[in-house]
Amino acid sequence: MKNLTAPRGTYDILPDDSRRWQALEAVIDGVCARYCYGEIRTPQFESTEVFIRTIGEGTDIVDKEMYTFTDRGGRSITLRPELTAPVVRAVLEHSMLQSLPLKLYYRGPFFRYERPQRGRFRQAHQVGVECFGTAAPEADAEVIALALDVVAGAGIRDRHLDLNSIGCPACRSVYRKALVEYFEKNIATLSEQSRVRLQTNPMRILDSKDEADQRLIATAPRVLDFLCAGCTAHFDGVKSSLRAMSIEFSINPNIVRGLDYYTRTVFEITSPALGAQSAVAGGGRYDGLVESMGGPPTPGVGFGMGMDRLIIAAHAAGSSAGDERQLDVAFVALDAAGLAALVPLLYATRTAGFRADVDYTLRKMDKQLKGAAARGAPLAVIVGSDELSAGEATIQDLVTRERARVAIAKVEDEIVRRLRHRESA
RNA sequence: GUGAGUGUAGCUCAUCUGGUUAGAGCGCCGGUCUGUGGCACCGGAGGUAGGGGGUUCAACUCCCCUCACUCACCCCA
Repeated sequence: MKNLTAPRGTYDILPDDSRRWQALEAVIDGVCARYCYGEIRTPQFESTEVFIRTIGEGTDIVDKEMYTFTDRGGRSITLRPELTAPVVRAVLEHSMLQSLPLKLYYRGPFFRYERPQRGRFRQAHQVGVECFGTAAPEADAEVIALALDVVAGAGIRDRHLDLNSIGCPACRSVYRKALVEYFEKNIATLSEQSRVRLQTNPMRILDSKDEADQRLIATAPRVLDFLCAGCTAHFDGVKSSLRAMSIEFSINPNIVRGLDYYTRTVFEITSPALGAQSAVAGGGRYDGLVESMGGPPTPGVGFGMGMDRLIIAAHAAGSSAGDERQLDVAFVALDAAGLAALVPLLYATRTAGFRADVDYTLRKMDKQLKGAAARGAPLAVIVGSDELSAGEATIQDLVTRERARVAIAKVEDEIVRRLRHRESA
């Protein structure tokens, strides 16, 4: 029998790494709490319909990247390939649009059948926020500020914010027509791939990496020149809000979101630490989404951020998040009787809120002390036959190496006293 | 999905153009030190060389298939 391995594009997060994840999760929860976004958790699979209706047929996600299967009841089920659509589904299902604005955040895994590479997995993790019920440009800016706070909190300093507006359906259709006209006139120099895009989704030609395409794009019509008065005012509002918070950004008329439901503001946060998959977060406004899912016309802004990419970029930046000491007190037993005597002390220390452990293998004391020091424990409590016969334990300060004998009954108090003293120091 | 590269111990890597029992450092375990740590020295465990097939007297080394990872494209978080 072959060895079993994690499926392609998935990976295990082992304790050393999960500490980093826990630290990141704490940052996310903290930032979202400060911006007053409430957490929503939705199932990891949904009716396939949820994604087809919102993400749109003709997008890569729907056409070839979804994990879809028929369950035993004959229903078509899909492992969620992104989280915005499920959140909207839940919002409508529970009539959450009664009091607006509605500010939600989520984090968790999503699934796409893609060819894996650095920063791209078949099961990945995303954190995102959605703010429903306001078209105010200040809300767009709030969402962007929140995203940047999470990125900063993760320990990533080297990042860029690219901003654009792709207008509303009205002005975008005028623009799209001009763009198609322009590319058709130059179709001879267009790359093969972009000719296909011209048919399916012409705006995506704008982020083509082909050199010839790039030259063509440089002189192509720009969305920003086609925005209607309302969209222009909104975009100005977003920019001035960002400036009011001293948030630096660059206008990039070529960023286009992949999903159908975006309107007006679109943005991207990138980190050079990620190679080709440089986008850490992407988002924007989607004023037509809720309606497209059968809800009342409701504006919304939000973003999705790749937690896996955040972890990679933070690691590359040398962030030490999650590397804190893992042990407060190491209990050291030298024989079976000592081990038995330590049980109540171990339990009491843990109950008092400290991290405490004992080495059940009863290795030689020097090995146990070495292990304790390696785990960062400042204190050790040692019980062997000497101590036991005297009804005492040895408490050793692993930093100063100072030792003291204490009556077993007083060990707990002594430990707590010393650790509290360290904490306040 | 397309193109290219890589795959030897838990980790990082050696093994020259195919040639005896595949090595090192780190880590792990033990000992020097029947009970005091981050050092030093000594010893040990751990490999069907990703997996399968083929060529050959002989394969870690060459060929094919397969799996996985990496890089780029595509796409996106």
